[in-house]
Amino acid sequence: MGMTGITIQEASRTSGLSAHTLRYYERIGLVPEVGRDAAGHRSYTGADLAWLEFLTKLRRTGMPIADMCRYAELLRRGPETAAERRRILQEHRERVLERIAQLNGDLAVLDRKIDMYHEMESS
Amino acid sequence: MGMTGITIQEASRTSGLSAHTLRYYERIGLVPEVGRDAAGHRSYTGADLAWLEFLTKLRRTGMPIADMCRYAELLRRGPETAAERRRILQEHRERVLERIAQLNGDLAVLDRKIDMYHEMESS
DNA sequence: GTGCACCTTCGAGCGCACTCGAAGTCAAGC
DNA sequence: GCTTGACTTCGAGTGCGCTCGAAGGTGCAC
Repeated sequence: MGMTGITIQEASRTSGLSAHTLRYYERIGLVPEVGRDAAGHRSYTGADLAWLEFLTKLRRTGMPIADMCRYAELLRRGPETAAERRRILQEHRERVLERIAQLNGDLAVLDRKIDMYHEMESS
Repeated sequence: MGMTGITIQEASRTSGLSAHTLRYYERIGLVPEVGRDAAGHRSYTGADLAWLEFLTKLRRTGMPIADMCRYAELLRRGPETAAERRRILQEHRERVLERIAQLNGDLAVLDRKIDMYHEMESS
């Protein structure tokens, strides 16, 4: 089983994060130390990529880096932190729901404003 | 008709923006020059507050300050800029829709992850 | 008339999340 | 054996959107 892994450039393309950002995430402890090849270059595994994908979803939904670091650290500490990890995700979920509701509300205002412009133009 | 207006502190409470932010918005041209009372203090009218409310909706939906400034400037230029203003809002609307769709997608992943934790805990 | 609260301008500072660049290492190709 | 190019570490720089603080003015209460 050659778990060879891919280079940082390929991981960048796959994850949508820049190579700079991938190294940054690693040094702040957001991503566990990535394996290295013979030359000392980073070698990203499928598990690394899956974790990065999950992280980008958390980021996109507005979770601060600090909170993601906390989650990552709990994960490293092992299964006894599962309950707290779940709590973090649930609280975040609530914030995302609120965010979506707010966006829908603001979207409605935007739509009304746009309609107003259409009426103005047709009169 | 006493269009007396309210102080910056009251406008801050009403709009949810800090007094510092209100002055900042004014100096970058996001808010047209607010009227002054006898003492030279800002006096916010209903129109000012309505504009601030609209601005906060644009901000909350992720419109960059620079774009809002552009919109504000078009508004100052008069009715012949209405079509372009509508275009700006429509393009923004599209981005908001995408954003909502993405959030819903990410929320689904979050939900699955949370379910996973529940299953872990109940086994 | 003096304390006080609240306002004013102005420019500097901050927090977040990257983003970049310098300087060096290493392996492959010619 | 030398160039090329992608990688490495490290610390400093950037952009955005505020946020703050210093220094001073104004008007009212006592």
